[in-house]
Amino acid sequence: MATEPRDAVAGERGQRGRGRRPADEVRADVLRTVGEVLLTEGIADLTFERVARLSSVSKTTLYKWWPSKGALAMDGYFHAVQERLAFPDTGDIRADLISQLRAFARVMTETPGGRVLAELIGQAQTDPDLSAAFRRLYSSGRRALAGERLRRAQEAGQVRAEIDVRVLVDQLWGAVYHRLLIPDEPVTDDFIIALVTNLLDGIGFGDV
Amino acid sequence: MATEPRDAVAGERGQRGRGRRPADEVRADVLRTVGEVLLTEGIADLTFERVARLSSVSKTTLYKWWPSKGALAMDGYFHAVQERLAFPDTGDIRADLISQLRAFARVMTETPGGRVLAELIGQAQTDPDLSAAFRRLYSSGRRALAGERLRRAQEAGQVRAEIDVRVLVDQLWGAVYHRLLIPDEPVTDDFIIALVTNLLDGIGFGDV
Amino acid sequence: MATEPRDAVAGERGQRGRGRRPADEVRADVLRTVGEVLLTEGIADLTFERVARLSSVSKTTLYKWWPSKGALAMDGYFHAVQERLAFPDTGDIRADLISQLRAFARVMTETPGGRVLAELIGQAQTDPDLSAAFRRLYSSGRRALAGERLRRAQEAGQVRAEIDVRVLVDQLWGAVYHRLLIPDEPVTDDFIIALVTNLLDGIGFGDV
Amino acid sequence: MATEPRDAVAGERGQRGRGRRPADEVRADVLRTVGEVLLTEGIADLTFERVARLSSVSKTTLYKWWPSKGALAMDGYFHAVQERLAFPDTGDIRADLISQLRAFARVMTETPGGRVLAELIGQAQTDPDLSAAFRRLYSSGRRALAGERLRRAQEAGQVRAEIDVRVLVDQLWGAVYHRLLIPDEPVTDDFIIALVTNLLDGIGFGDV
DNA sequence: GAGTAACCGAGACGGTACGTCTAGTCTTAAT
DNA sequence: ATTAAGACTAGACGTACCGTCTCGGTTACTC
Repeated sequence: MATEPRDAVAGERGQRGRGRRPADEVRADVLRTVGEVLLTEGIADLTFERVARLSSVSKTTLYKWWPSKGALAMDGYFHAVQERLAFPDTGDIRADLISQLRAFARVMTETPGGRVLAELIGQAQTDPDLSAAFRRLYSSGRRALAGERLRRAQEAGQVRAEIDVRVLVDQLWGAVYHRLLIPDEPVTDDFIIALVTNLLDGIGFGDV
Repeated sequence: MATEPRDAVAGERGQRGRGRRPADEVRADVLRTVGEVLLTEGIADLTFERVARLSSVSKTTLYKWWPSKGALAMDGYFHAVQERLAFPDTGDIRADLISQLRAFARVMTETPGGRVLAELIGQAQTDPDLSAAFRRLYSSGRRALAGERLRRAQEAGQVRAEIDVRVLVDQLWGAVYHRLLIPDEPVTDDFIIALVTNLLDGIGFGDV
Repeated sequence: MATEPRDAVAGERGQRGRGRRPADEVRADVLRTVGEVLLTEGIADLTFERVARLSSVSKTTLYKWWPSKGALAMDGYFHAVQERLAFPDTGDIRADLISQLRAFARVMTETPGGRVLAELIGQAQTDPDLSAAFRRLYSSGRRALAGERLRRAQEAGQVRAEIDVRVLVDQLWGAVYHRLLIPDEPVTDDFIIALVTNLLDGIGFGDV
Repeated sequence: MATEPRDAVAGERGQRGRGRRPADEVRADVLRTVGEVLLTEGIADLTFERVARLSSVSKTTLYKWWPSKGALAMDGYFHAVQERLAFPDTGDIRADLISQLRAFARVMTETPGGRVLAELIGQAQTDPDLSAAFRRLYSSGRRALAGERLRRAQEAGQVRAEIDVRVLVDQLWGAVYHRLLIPDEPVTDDFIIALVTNLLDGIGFGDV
């Protein structure tokens, strides 16, 4: 039985007419295009106009679903990367931190996604909507994951009880972000190891 | 015979005609305007067009002296704030670090200049020229200052010799930047103190 | 049990749901809206989108019944004005012409309907459908009415037999339209009287 | 000596760069394009967007010089047609009127310019700026010319002294416009002749 | 009276044009 | 001669409307 005769006739991406298309199809086209533009050219070249042209979706539709360029970028980015930086728990907090920070650093410095993430953070400085979306969809979740692992280390007696583990997140991952966003110094493996060692062992003499 | 009625009427800040103006005068007008726009509206509203209009300087001149929006913003920003975050050296590295970080945090969170600095870092993510200028004119200098103070602490026996002090900059100031640029958590005084304490004393038990 | 809260609350002009509505009701709603828009804002602000919104009728339905904006405007206009410019026949062709032209001029210059009629003629210059509809529903009928009255005058010996009365329509009402559509000169009462006098008596000396 | 090396290299209408072009050159390009669009497609298809595309002139420039579509159309039309409908004066007013009306009718019905003029009048019904421009640049001048010829006829004793010659313009040319704008009846040569005859000789019996 | 087909509302969709803004280049007029 | 003024192209912005089409519901017929 001839189901969907029109699409069969239309050929690949042929004239679908002007009427309504299923929302899911449109959404998929858009996110694919956004992801491609972000990874190959960066957020500066991401415009509603270009996305509309490349994805054959009208500007009206884009503006209806994504209120700002930031929203579009966020959605397209996370649709494209789906990165799953697992948080290991072998029981050894020192090893686990180094392992996770290494993986994070590698993603940020060796994949196009890393640059895009930096650009998203950059745009968020002048786009409150993007800033909120970034925290909601990404950073707060990752911060929570790290916090949980550190709290388990606290319970296991590897980190002192009075320590506020939230601060550690800033002194480990935050330090990496610092070198990524203001690249005066490179992100090396020695740097990663030093981050963990400095914090766990302290940099003073213990009796200062 | 009234041959030049316009100039007669123009008077103060009137039509200066099209001829050459002293470079210093032009430069001062521009930087003042840039500073005002940055502090009152942010970097997103800073455009060559607006600066030309507000400062009565032609776009030609702007493009001649400042190759990009980032360059213009950097120049205008440092002309406006002239911030001099002195680096104290009382001999007590713990007290000095807390004192300096507190001052830094206060400037960043309580003055309009703080927001502009964050926006500059943001724009630098998609503007290599701005990124380079920022490091050259600001961050590398400040990083060096911090490094020197820490190295003196090392020589004074307050920080262990094998520590790479450059990493400490990222774990202290970098951690603050992290909370400023990705504001999941606030920059409080407890946070500042914890940063220093965690690093100097370590978060483990010393024998782990 | 409140099974149909919506309809109960909805009351007058409330959400009627999506089902079928009687065609007459829909048609009446549309024509009322079109008339209002035409008389208060003019044909330039008459759009399918607006009519659909204001009359709570879907665009689908509008396009089904009225193929073009012109058709919609024509229908709505004649539904709104229902003007009946009677054509008097007192036996005195001079008086009857002046009387009818006066009434026509008054309607055209002193009522909002006059402006709308001019705008309809204007739009018809670039809309063949509207042009045809206008002639079919309005102008040809009025032209015929005027022609009949003039023919009766001819039979009564008040207008010479060899005269083509259709031309007179253009020299009387057409002259008024001329001043309405290209308003270099105003439509005054003297103008109306002169129109009739010039034609009936001639402007020459009879022996030229 | 190689003058204009760039244009020579650029080839025909090649990349001129983005900078300023001489205003006259731009203006000529625009008016030529507008004239072509008007004469081949009509005023409905005349858009700023299309003119910008076809003439390689930016929309910014178009909007700067021509505040509305009507202004653009008027300017382009009169630049294209340059029609010079001379007003003959042989001393015989009857012959001169027929001659001029014939020429006018021929232009209006047999050239594309005629349709464009009708469309301009049509658009003017909803565009006050266009309406004013049309009267200023076209209709008032032509009305004045006709009025002068008729006044000379009056002085020559061919038209009675008490006649307001301005009304005659509406009863002659206005009648033609009527048949053009509301085409219930065609504009034939018999029609033209009847217009003049009816007015000069009157349609009554002289003693009515 | 239940089932069904016709129909309507709501509104998403691809296009096109709108009028404005900025970037960056280039010409011209004034000093 | 040099520079300021600003006209120019290119193209993105966000909005409105067009005419088409999908979908979910309701009404009014049919059996």
